[in-house]
Amino acid sequence: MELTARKKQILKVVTERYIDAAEPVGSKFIAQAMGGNLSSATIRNELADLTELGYLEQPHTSAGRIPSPKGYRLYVNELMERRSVSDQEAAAISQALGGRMRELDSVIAQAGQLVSSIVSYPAYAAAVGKGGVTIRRFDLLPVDTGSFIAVVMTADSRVKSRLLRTDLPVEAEQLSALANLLNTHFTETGPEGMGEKLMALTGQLPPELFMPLSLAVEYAGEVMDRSARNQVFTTGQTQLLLQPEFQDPGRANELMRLLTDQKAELPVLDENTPMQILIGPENVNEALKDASVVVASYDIGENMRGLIGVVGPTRMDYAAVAARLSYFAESLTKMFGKSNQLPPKEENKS
Amino acid sequence: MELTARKKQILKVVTERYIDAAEPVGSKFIAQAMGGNLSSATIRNELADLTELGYLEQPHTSAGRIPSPKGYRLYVNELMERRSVSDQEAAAISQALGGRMRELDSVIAQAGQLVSSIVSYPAYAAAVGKGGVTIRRFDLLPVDTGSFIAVVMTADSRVKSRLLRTDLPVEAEQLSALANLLNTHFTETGPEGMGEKLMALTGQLPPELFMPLSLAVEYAGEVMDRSARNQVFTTGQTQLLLQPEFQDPGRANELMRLLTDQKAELPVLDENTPMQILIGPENVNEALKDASVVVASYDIGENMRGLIGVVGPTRMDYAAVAARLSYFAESLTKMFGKSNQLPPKEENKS
DNA sequence: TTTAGCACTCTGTTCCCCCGAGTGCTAAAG
DNA sequence: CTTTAGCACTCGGGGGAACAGAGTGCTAAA
Repeated sequence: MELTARKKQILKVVTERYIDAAEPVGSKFIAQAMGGNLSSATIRNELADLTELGYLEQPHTSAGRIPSPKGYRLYVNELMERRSVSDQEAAAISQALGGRMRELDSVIAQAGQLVSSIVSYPAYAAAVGKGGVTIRRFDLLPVDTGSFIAVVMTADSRVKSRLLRTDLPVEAEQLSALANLLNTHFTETGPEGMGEKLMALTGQLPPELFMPLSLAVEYAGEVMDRSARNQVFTTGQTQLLLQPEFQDPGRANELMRLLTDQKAELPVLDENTPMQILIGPENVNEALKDASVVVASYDIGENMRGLIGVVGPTRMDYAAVAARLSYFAESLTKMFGKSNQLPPKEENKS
Repeated sequence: MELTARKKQILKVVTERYIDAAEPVGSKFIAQAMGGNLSSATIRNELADLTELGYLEQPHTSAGRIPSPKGYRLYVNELMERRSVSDQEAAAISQALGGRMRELDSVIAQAGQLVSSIVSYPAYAAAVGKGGVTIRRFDLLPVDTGSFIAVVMTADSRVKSRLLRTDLPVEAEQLSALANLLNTHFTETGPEGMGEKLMALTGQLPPELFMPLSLAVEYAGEVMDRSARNQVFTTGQTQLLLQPEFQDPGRANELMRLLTDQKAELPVLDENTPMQILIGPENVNEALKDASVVVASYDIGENMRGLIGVVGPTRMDYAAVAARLSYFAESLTKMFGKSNQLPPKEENKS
């Protein structure tokens, strides 16, 4: 059986109507929507074919049709009109991005919030490094005799710091010596390398120096670890509860759990793919089996990518979401490309 | 009409049974629970009185009784047996707190998570300063000619840092001079004071120094601002959806919104109150009018308090939650009291 | 003051019926 | 071969009616 142009046209009507009204679509409506040149009986024949081909489903014998995941897939791949964002939307997005956003983590989190508010579905955002992160530079600042501040800068130019406490007093000069040591031996290497180096130094240093050193190294490890398993921010979870398909608390709960407790399980985009749409069972994660995800990526500097995704019912408005999301991702890429360019890698100065 | 001991006893039975079973309690059950010495008819008379007095409510004419907010209040104030945590629970809490928790913000967030998992309700956590926060110390670390790292330490010993970029190149010596300037003129003052100082310096400094200075000051202002309007962490929101009273998506949604988007609206504890229970309409916030909140505070160093609260249905198990929460708060106070003591205030060294 | 007895009220459930929407099929028309 | 009109059929949802069960309130007696 062939998938004629007319069948596709019908599939398109069904899908869009269903996205809009959230209830099964009948032959009569379709006939009308297609110009009234065909009778509903003809449509019914076509519908039967489309159902047999697996593009449509029937909730029960005598209801209208709704798209199956396969149907949505075809819709998304071929039928959907690639919409572009309206001028107002574009303006709104640009304006929102125009605000001062400096800190990388907060840029990411805010991007998620923005997207969620724009598309009215929950959104998630993360940054993924293209490789493991290393520390580019250490600084140790004396506070008082029992404590000092460790400042580490990662290869991707995030800066993190923490107040560390030692049992034994340490002099300011000793700290700067330690910082030197750290910068010469503990940069540009992963956590394992650091561990080895630290081992090698055990016993070679007096204990009042070894302790702050190991504290600093431990902290560095934590920082690397935290940015390696990419932190995911989610927002707008409540939007889900407003969707008719998630009125059933059981179903809603599962997804809510994913969005709050198991953020790390949310789908990540393959490298080099600008945007991906995952429909229902195409999702690996069990909780997403009857939801859909649209996820896009943007570039942050040279070797990092930002990830931004939207979670909604399979019935979500793919055209609108995809358009907004990709516009958004492009804007972010542009933004990182110029004004907020990350500084080039450079030699360490102690 | 008097509130006899027997009436109170009945109120207690009703409340506890309702907390447990989530359905109206009938006279027969009560008669039995009270030893079987009284007939259900007698109980019914008492119930009628209690209802008239406003301690009980009837969902409909021929259902059992449930406690009114007033009834809960009496229960909490007088009837509830102050439970203490079991040894296992105490051990579990201690163990969880024993883990490495260093960074103040993450201690707070983790405390929230822990409480939520212990009581099976959503929880929130925050730290409130007893006054405005000031900056205790600045450090400026050179990165390359176009950028430097600003590290600020607040009076309450939180350390924050950020990479800042300048248009004009700045030398390392200039940076340390600037740091000196900052440490002498911009510490121990609020954002307004800083603004004035900065104004006063406008024009007195060459532009290549003024820009980094104002960037650092701006950043400091941001840090102060962020810790002033106390950040609230919430966790366990999904637990709500499991409660029978929040099966109605409308009601659930309102609360979810509060817990995710309007965290700042969550009730704060009066100073010097160790713990407070807010029942239903006692809450100011509209969304909490038929929910209850138990909130406790603990000490963090000299002039900060931590806040930790639990949100649940009015039917929540006050005895259990209160016991665990207060044990938890005490443990935290102890923890901050000894091992993790904040360093004393001290002179700035540049 | 307590209790037994009883009529009453209200909810939730089940069953039934019917309506309407929509289908699938057949047979005729184009 | 395609389209269409016609028609019987299916199924879910809505609207009672009937009913069981839980629980009450009241009365009158112990």
